[in-house]
Amino acid sequence: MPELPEVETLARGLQQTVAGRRIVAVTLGKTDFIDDPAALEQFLPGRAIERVERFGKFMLLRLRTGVDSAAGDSLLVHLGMTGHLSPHPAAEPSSKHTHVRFLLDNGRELRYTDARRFGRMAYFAAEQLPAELGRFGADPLEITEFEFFALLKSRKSRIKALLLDQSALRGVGNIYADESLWRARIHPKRVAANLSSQEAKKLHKSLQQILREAIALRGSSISDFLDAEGEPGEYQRHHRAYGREAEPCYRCKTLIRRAIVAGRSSYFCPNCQRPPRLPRPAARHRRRVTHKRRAASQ
DNA sequence: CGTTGAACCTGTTTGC
DNA sequence: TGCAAACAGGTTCAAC
Repeated sequence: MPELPEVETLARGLQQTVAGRRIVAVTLGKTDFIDDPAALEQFLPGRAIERVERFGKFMLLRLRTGVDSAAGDSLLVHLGMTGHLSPHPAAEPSSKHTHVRFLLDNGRELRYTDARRFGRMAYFAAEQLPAELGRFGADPLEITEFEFFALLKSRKSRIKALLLDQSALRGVGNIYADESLWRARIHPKRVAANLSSQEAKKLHKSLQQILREAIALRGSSISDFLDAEGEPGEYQRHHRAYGREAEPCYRCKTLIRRAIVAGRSSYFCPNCQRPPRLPRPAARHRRRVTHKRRAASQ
């Protein structure tokens, strides 16, 4: 569910609804996705949520200090594939897979729900936070064209793998990687370092445009993403590649194809997005029968 | 360095 | 209808 636009949408919503509220009590269910469950119970009650930010695909709940305790302690929340975080009336029955409940001082409860528990929750003291955040790459909305080109040049991985690599760029996931590549007309299997400066420039622009457009429409709701008010996003209506296997390309009518790239389903137009010349080094055991090179087929 | 596949866990959709 | 397989917005790790 959650990539940069969805997390941004949720962070903005929570900033409006829970920022300034004090956490009265913490109730935990299953905790295998929490770094240190006891720390939540120990340090959160009594603290107020100063503000809610997005960092890559993480939500960062900045905690206000009590009296003289260190400022800047934070709760890091990653939604994984199926995570949800939203306020509910405290009296409302919890839905299935609700694993964390933060009772607030206004009669509401901020609840974390996650069927698959691929998400992550962790309390970080201010001193430890920079090291944790430092593991991630540039924010795709802030990276400059020049930095982006340099990043591509430094990697010999496929462009799709690079876009998904959170240590290179933080926040891009499967949907927006495919949408950006489609808009920039770049095949997901292209080697990043082989993109021309013009292609890199186009991809940089496409990526930022798409993320901004998606944020403006409050993200993509494929099956279940809901913002802090329980509303679905609208950007799924604008998808041009993701999830459109066998449907006509919006530019050229060629049928969109699906292939596994970087271990993920990847959707692209085989006509608009030309494959790399030598898709893969030929397998060693294959007979070298290619006196004439055949056109790459994918 | 990079890639692939499996694992983590549950739910939903698809195919026979 | 029933059951199994495939698939899902993510991340991590072993093996190659």
